[in-house]
Amino acid sequence: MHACDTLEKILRDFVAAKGWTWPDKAQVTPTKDEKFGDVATNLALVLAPGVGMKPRDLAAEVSAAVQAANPGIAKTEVAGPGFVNVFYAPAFWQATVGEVLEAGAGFGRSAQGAGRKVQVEYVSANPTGPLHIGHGRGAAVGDSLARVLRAAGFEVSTEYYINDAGRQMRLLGESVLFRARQAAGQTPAEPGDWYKGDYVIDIAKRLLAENPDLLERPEAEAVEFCKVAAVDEIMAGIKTDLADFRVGHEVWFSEKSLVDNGAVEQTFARLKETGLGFEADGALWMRTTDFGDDKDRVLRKSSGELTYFASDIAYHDHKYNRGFDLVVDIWGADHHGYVPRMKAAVQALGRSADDLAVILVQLVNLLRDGQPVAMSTRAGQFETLADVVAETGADAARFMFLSRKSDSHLDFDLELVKQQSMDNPVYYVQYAHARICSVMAKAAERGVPVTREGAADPAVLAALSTPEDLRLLKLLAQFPATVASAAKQLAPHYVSFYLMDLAGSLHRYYTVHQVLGADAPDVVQARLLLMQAVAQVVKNGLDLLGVTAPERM
RNA sequence: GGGCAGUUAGCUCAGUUGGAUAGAGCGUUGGCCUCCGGAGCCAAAGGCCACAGGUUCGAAUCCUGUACUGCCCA
Repeated sequence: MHACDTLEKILRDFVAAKGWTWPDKAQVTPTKDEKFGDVATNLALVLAPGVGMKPRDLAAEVSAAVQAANPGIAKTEVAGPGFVNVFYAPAFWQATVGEVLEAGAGFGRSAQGAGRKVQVEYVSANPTGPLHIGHGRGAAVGDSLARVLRAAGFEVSTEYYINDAGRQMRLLGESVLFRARQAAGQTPAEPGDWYKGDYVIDIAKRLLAENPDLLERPEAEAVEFCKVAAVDEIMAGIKTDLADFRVGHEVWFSEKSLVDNGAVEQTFARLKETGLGFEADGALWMRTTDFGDDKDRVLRKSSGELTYFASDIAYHDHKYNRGFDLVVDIWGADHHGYVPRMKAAVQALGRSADDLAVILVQLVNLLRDGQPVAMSTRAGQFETLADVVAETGADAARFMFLSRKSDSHLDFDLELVKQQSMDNPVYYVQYAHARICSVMAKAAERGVPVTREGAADPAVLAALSTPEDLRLLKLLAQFPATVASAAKQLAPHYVSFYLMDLAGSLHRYYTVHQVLGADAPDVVQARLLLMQAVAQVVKNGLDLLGVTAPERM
């Protein structure tokens, strides 16, 4: 938060003036408890041993220096083993209102990313069937993370990798052809391993109707035709479903294009040059063990078939060649075993392992009234993302997905997500926004002007002095730091928790204080400014989650 | 059999990379509508942070074991 930055600068100046170096373990953090002030630092605790002083003595010196350095600081104290607690004066917090209203939709943005180029790849579901609820979670996390990273000053590109080459695609083609034959009244043998969902029947029937000669074509040609047509249709459906879920991708990248244009072979050649690719047992391998993987991996089988890993390496090579400083992949947690070898591959490509961040999204446990709903694409029994969004609404579903750390299991109970209660916090947050809008509307009705006049005037804002005022002001001031740490930790759920907190403080404020009914006109004016600032930050936060901020509910 | 994640209040989950007395919501119990939207607010009860050691000024957090749970790999 602003308050932390302010204090840290003072402390760094102090340390530098003493000719000491700033300890890595030194922290400047918001306090958990108000009685410890607004911001606290452990500087004296971690610095004392190095400079030969007792922690509390050093803390006293730090405390005095801080007090002297900034007039916005009301009080400092030494506490516990050597913490320094800092209390800011109300005017420091009140100024936040002006900052929020000045920045508007830009409040919360920072330059933390310094324009580093980041790619976020998410969903990337095989085009073998409609998206299910688990894909929805990855979609929400990826889309929101991209928004958060942009707000934190990264240059972000979003991408969907279409696995349109390989065995799964052939199976899809065979599945469609099988259904087409059934539809024509034949009794074909079931393919060994195939897609049984009803959507395959729909595609098959349509193809058959449009291409009456389909079943007379040679097997291989018919399968290929079915495959291509099915992929096109399924991808179109996936795009529609994502759009309805307010999830966007800037780039749709085809695996097949990598194979077709020789990129995979080029990457193989590079690996052979560096000695990391080698032939053995008629197959092409990569020595991933050089980078900590537990065994070497096959790129091309002796049959000539490429492994998933092969095209994934070429794909990541391609990503880095496009100039990304950081690549973020969002995967289902069932692919976690893939992380070490992908990290190894990235290093083999000459990059640091840290240039790839993999976010594992745990699978979603879909429930209805506490009862599990089975999900399996192959078995054809599952709840699609489209069905879930249609039932719960995109706002509620997104917020639910973003209210959990991505790598923890998530129970998604359709009845709870539909329900408008505290089990479903999205309404609680949205209601805070709607409530403020309602007050604004009421003000207009009563002829009270709602303006931003005085937002930068300390004398006007001085009326915001109750504990509830300060609570809201401090939370508003904390928003930019929340966004920044969400970006740093690649954890959009920080924003959700922040919003719950902010909404709670607003509701409490609303219950305790009257805005329009305040005693004096200057208090009304100050509170209207505060309310506008809160509404702005709620909206900014919801935008980062891809959730709407309604004016009426 | 190896590997990865997880284990925090009755339930669902946070805990900002080691900080002070471990936090929310739901549920339970008891309160608050002459008032800008009660889809709200307040209060209470509820904990051996799975277990046992270790590291240090200080551990839910780090290290080592153990026990369950889920997933991946042979």
